[in-house]
Amino acid sequence: MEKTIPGSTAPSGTLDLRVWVRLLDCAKIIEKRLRRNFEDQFSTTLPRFDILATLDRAPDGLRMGELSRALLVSNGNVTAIVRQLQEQGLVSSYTDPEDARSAIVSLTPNGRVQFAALAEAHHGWVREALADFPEDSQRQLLALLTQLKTSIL
Amino acid sequence: MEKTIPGSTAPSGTLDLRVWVRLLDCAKIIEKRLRRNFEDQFSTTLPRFDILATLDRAPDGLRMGELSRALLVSNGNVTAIVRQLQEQGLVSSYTDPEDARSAIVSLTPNGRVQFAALAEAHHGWVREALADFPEDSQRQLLALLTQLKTSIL
DNA sequence: GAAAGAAACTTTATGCCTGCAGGAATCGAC
DNA sequence: GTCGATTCCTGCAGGCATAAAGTTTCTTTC
Repeated sequence: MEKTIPGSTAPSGTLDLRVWVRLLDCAKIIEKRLRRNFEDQFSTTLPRFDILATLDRAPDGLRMGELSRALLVSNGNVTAIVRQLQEQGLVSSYTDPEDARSAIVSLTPNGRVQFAALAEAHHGWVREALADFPEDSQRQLLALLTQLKTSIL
Repeated sequence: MEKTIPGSTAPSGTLDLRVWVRLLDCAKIIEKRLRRNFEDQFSTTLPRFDILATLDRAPDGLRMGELSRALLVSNGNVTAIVRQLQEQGLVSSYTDPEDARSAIVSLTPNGRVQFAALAEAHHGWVREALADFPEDSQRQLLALLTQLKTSIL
């Protein structure tokens, strides 16, 4: 399986494997940094922020299923995190009047205020992480990642 | 603030945030697929595979600390996973003769055999995931990700 | 309108991951 | 030597993730 072409400069591995490993490495490095910042500076976590961010874009609230699909996580997972945010008074939920199976979750006014601070800090950390990565490269990378995302559907 | 809901076409957001969100999305999608394949077809997990893969590249074995640094995970985490692999007879460990604080972990012959099968399947899954993403784009993406990784170090 | 089926959500079991506390071994400065 | 600091690893609590099973609530079919 590992044919290494004698004259090639290939460091190791096939192209697709190397792409995947690098992709995962970059994501992990940045994610780890963000997680630590959230913990150190706000005593919260990235998953909680993700939920707040998703709700912030939905003025009328979202059902649990919409949340879990948007965040690419399982249903049961959202249940637990939303409950914590509820206990902190950042989100509220009520039964969907049109379908009693669903609960509709939305940010509380206080949650919206708290989230604004988190979002600003978050953006700063991301900007900082990518500060040494040229804007032009960012544009190319974004285009390629967008292409990749649709190709892996 | 602005992340893009996976399903939506929302263009909003600053460049750096959009790069980060797409990067994370792609990584999560592929990672989730790999995890499920490992579970379904081999009853194992991606972290265990990662450790085996790292050890496979180190004929003389590695210390726990080297493993955790290579994998970007914490020390205590490696301890637990290595113990499981040990119970399955895939890896063995012995005290470093030159430094009794360290344990040196290496693949057993059986571990090497098992890993070969896992690696082949893993490569197949990655190839399949990237099948619709053109080779030329892969090359560009790899170059950009390599540049990104060094810029965020 | 009642039973069968599907859908939305929660619960449970299991596993990874981090940070931190703690024990054992090593290293360094006397 | 020996005391103190550092290094390497393990143990543990807490949080996030999944899959699978269980509840409640529609929806469909007759």
